[in-house]
This record gives sequence, structure tokens and C-alpha cells, in this order.
Amino acid sequence: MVTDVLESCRSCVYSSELFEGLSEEELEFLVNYTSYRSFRKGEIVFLQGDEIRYISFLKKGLLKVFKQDHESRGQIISIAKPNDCVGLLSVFSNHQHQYSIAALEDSLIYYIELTAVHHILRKNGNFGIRLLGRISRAADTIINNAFDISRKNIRGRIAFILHEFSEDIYKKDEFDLPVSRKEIGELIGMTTENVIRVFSEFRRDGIIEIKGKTIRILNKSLLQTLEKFG
Amino acid sequence: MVTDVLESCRSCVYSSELFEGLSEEELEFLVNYTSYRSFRKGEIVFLQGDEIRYISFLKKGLLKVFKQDHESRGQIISIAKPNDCVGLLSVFSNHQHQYSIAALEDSLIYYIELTAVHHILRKNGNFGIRLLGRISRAADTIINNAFDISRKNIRGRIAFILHEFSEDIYKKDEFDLPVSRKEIGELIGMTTENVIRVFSEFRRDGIIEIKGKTIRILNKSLLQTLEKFG
DNA sequence: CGCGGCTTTGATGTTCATCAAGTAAAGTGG
DNA sequence: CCACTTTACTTGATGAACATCAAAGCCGCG
Repeated sequence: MVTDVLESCRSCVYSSELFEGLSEEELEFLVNYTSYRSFRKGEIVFLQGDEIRYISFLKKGLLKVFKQDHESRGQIISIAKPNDCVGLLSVFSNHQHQYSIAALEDSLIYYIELTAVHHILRKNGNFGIRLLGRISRAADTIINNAFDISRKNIRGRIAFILHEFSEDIYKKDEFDLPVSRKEIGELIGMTTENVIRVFSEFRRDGIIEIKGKTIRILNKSLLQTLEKFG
Repeated sequence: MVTDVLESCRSCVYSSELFEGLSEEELEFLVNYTSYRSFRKGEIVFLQGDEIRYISFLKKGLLKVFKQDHESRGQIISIAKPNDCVGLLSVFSNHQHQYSIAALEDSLIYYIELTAVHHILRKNGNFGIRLLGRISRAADTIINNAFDISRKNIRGRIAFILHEFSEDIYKKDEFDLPVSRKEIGELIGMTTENVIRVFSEFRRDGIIEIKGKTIRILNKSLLQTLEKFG
């Protein structure tokens, strides 16, 4: 049983470019401080304010990273894909998580204890450089997305998010939305009603086909135009 | 002359918590790869797309970090204050700057060659950890600001930005705006006209006093209320 | 001195949020 | 498994917030 975890974890660790350049002992060390857990769709992984004790890797599934502001509506910061380090942004600047994480699909997460990561960081500067790259890229992506979206109109935003699901996440023209209409609204800053309205509009215009959560993209080039100029 | 630079730089380097824990030799080494330059108000420090060769510290002055999208209006990502590392977010994830930087006031910037920073990073893991903290905090701030602003109305946004200038940047109730009305619009995502309209409204309501670029805050508590609920 | 950019105000129009109301789907407890 | 409740989805009508357009005064600069 234990060896299963370690072997699985080891292959996971090896597969990430983040850990290239670590010595055999260093990898062994990290593996000893690594655990894992699976989450059902809808489960909370951790909450804003929880103490940070691990670096978490999403191995399988899909997560949403979000902020819940007091009584106001929530906001989704980003969607994490397999091989993403979730919550990485706050790990080195805070003791508590700044965002909450929930599973959008059944997911598997590997945890490496933060103390162990720090230990390696102190010994292996190249690992720090890789981690710096990883964090910078994550931040860049979030910031660019946020600013890109903010200057699009609602049609452009829906086109953007359909593009993201189709090209980045599922890499297919037909896919099941892992989120509700409401969550799409929280992701791109518009109301649920308008998300639905634009979906319907796109359907009427023959741009997409909708069957509940299932979306099929029919006119990709028009969608791209809408994303660009919307 | 050279010693001037080194001494000045050294005091700068020492003063930053980022470099705590570096050995005497390491500091000496970094100082040898450090240079500096002053910029006049309005000057470009570097442009989106320029090769990244330095880590840049703002020692004195004020900078704007912005994106210029083809023909569309520009967007200001953030304003850098003294002791900020500018462009840090892109340093470890890209070879080119992702944003442009311009001086809003006469400014003084210290440059440490990136190769030298990498050299220290490889040798001193604790330095990497500090740098990770720094980058995380910078990203956190930008992301939080962006999301905070996005759910405020125009009055709340102006209240927010006045608060930022008064409390974070100048730490005074009266200050000279270092930016045009247009730039304020680019910073908080609204049109120049509406920036002006809200300014005038705040003036009429006795919340602020305006003399050209000079702003004096008269009713701080009302401004806070507007920021919170706007 | 005149030109271009910045500032200001007003009038107009569009976009989007809100409100309302109804249908469908998905949990929940007996 | 079925009635019941809740949550998600959908459409339409209305209004508020904000962008856009227009016009004029102001300021700095070559």
C-alpha cells in the first residue's frame, strides 16, 4: 500500500519539470513527505484562511480557485488543471491560504509538506529558480486573463471562456461544462442571467450547440472573432 | 565616483529585507554587478518585449507598470513605490518583459544583473525563499486589487484610488496626483470623462478639494464608506 | 502665437444588472 | 420510489450605470 503511494508519487514527481535536477536523495526525501488524497466533485479542498502546510499538486481532475467575499457573490480566480500547483501563489507570502479551492470534477491531489520543500529549497538553489519560474508563470497567467477579460463585452467574455474550456482544458470541440452558469458568471464577471442569454444567442446564431451541460462548438472562427473584437 | 555608487547601493541593498542573510562576500558580489540610473518624469524605463537582463529596484520616485494593447487604450497594472522590485513577476518566467514601465516622477533605479542574481540563488537557498515571498506578495497584491476594483462602481473606484494615493503612496491628506485623469481611468477601468465627473461630484459634496493636480481629502470617513459600499 | 493634448460639462445611447416569473433538474426524507 | 424542496436554468421587461459623442476652455510647449 505504502509503496503504491510512493511509486505513484514518484512517477508524478519525476514527470514534472519542476523537479528536474533534484538528486536521487532529494527526490527520495520529498517522496517521504508526500501524501495524497482524492476529492469528489464539489468537495472543498481547503478554505481561505486555512493554515498552509503543504504544496499541493493537482494530479487528476479539475479545481476552482475562488474568493468568497462576506455576503457578496463569490469570484472565481482561476481553474486549475492537472499538473498545476494549486495555491502556490500564497505559499511563500502567507501563512494562510488567500483563496479557497473546490473540486469541479473528481480529483486527485498530492501534498508535499512545506517544511520538506523549504528544506530542499535551502539546499538546492536550482530548485528555487524553477519554483520561481512556476510561480511567476501562474501569476502572469492570472493577471493577463483578468485584464484581458475586463476589457471585453459579455459576448467576448463568453467566447473567451468557451475557447479556454475547448482548447486549454478539454482539447475538444465537444465537452461537458464542469461549472454551472452561475459559476461561469463568477469567472468572467457577469450575471448568471446574461451568461444564459449569450449562450442562447450563440445557439440561435449556430455558433454552439447546447444540451444541458454539454457544449459543442460549431463555428470556431466566428467564436474567435467574437473573442477578439468583443 | 565608483565608490559612491557602491556605497549608496550597498546601503540600499542592506536596507532591504530581501538581502538579509546574505554573507559579506555574497553582498560584495552583488554590489559588483549593480548599476543605477535616474529617469525623468515621463521617461520610459523599459518596454513590453524588451529583453530582461536585470532585476530592477525602485530606490526613489514612482513608476507605472502598464500594458499597451495594439491600438486599444492602455491599461495600468500597478504603481510601483520606492523599495519595490519592478518587473519582478516576469523575471523568472520570461525572457522578455511582459509589461512596460514609465516614470511618473523623477526616479532612481538600481539594476542588479540577472546572471549575478542567478549565481547567488544557486548558492544560497534562503535568498530564493525570500525572493519567492517577495514575488508572491507582489502577485497577491495585484490580483487582489484587480478583483476588488472590478466589483466596485465608479465612485467606489475613485474612492479606492484616492485612498491608495493618500494612505499608501504619499501618506498625506494633500498630495499632487502624479497621473493624468486619463491614466486614472486606465488604472481603475473607467473612462476619462467619468473620472472627471466623479472628481467634480466629490468636490461638490465636500469630500475633496481639487486644484488642478493637487488633491486634498476633506472627508476621509465618507470616502471610506464609498470605497467599502461603492 | 497657435497647435495638440488635457480637462471639463452636457446630451445621448448602449450595455448590462436587476427584478419577476416560470420551467426543468436534482437532491431529500418519508 | 414518490412527493417535496431546493437549486439550476431560462426568458422577458425595466431601469440604472456607464460609455460615447460633442463642444468648449485651458495649459504647456515649440
